Amino acid sequence: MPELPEAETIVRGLRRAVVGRTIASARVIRPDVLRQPLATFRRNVKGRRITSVERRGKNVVHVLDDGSVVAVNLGMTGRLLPFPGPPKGSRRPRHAAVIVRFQDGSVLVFDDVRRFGTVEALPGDVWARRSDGMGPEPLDPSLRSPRLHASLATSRTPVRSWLLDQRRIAGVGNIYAAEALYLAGIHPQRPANRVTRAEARGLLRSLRTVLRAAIDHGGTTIRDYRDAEGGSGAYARKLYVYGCEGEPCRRCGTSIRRVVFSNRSAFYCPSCQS
DNA sequence: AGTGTATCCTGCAGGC
DNA sequence: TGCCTGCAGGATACAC
Repeated sequence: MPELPEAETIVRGLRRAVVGRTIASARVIRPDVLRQPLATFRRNVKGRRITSVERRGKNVVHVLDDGSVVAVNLGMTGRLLPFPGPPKGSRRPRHAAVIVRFQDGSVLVFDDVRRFGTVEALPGDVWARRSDGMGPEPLDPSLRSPRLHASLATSRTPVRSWLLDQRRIAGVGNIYAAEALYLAGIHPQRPANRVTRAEARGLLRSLRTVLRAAIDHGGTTIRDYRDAEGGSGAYARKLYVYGCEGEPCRRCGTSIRRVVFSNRSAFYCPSCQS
């Protein structure tokens, strides 16, 4: 999916398009993306005005005028595409799952080829509890490395798996986990509790460097990701290890390796990362 | 309790 | 051309 930088890019693009608009109706073409009954979703959104769009981890959160939210998790292939009017012909998204029509005639489409994404309309307090169950935001300055180190110390799971667990830290996915671990010199299969205090500091710094740079470039497009304007992210060219199996490490020239665990590929430099 | 695996779904690239 | 396999940015139910 869209990881944190892609979700952030989407949120920034969406704000211009949807904040201040009032929802006239919602058409649900693929009810399986809803994590709640269809009737509940429609009742919760109808007639509500969007007051802001925020990001929490990889989630895009539309805040409505009654304090409730529409939370969208983009899964692997989800997109949020605004249109000035009903999209016609070749502009029509091919895998529209939910179509929201606003009172001014503009439209927001949640499009998702694989339908791993989810959409739900929730009372504010329910969302707040959900958010409380997620780990800290890596870019939040109030997160300091001693806290990260203490949290890593509670688990023997491979540090790449640890980073992907949204309950431990929010917004990190497979690409940026690979990139940050490379910059920090930590092997993706190292048990989390064997990351030293100094390495935890480096890892947090690396995460922030990578995530900020990716946001600056509008995210990473491998194949599916598109921003709210339908554009692709330019960060793909900057990747050090993700998807780079067999290519020379930029630091030492050693061939980048791929290893599969937890059903996901991990990419690393065998000499720079231990 | 904590961890790894299988699964949801579709599309695409590469091998033969 | 076409069929087959493997792979994909995520999250979670389940078995150990």
